[in-house]
Amino acid sequence: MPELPEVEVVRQGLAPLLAGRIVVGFSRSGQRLRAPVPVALLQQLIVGQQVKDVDRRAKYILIRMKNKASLVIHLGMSGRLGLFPAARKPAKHDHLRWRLDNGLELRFNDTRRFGLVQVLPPGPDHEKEFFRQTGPEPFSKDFSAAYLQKKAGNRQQAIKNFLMDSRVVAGIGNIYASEILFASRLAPSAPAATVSLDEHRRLVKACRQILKRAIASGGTTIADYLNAGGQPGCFQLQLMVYGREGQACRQCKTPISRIVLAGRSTYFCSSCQK
DNA sequence: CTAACTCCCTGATAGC
DNA sequence: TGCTATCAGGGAGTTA
Repeated sequence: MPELPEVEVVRQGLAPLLAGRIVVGFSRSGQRLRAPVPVALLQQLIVGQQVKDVDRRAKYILIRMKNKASLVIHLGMSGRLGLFPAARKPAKHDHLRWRLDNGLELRFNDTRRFGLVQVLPPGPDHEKEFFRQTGPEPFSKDFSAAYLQKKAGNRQQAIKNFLMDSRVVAGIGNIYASEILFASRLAPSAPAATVSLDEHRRLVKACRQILKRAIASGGTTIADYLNAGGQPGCFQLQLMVYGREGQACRQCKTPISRIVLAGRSTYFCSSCQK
């Protein structure tokens, strides 16, 4: 599923196509997503409004309208957003469709329905409240080695799960957590509290480097992910450990290990990562 | 409080 | 071929 890089690539694709457009109507499949679709708010605050710009926070896409309301979309595990001619027959699992003033339709397709669509009414407090628990963006100044070490405190949780905690830092999921730890030369199971300040420095640097490279490669496509134009990403070709159990480490040839941490597959090189 | 487990859902794949 | 079990990029709620 989409982690920060994939969501950012979708945002970059949608922004120029949506900015300035007016939403003239909306239809739905009737299926619920992670939460019920807020139909009344969509009708009241999104339909009839012009799109100002498209932003991203954590793994959420924010479509900001000129009336100061925002359409918030989370892609879950299998969500896709794309623009299609309104006359084209909807595909299977197209759950929401917003018709635009240029004959196109923004469509949200989500096989597994772990996605989320919410409307934030005008006013800064709603967005603030929505992201109250969300940690800093990896590219922000607030995300630093000192911050990480303070946040880790006495936590015995594995550093990999710590990195995937959206309250610690936004946007890192299961693929990039393994990749970031490989780039940081840190074992994924190390308790967060045992990570030194210098190792936190490596983590911050690796987070930014890996996420930046993944965005530049259009994201990682394992099974479902496609960008707003329906194209897959190609960062999967550069993965060092994720999904490579038993294959030779690209640095030292040691077979890549797979363990399960908090129910998630975790990949690492037992020789390069200590 | 912390951290792991369970569940939401569909579909691909492996094994029998 | 067809059945069943397992697994998948997220995250909220529950449990110990």
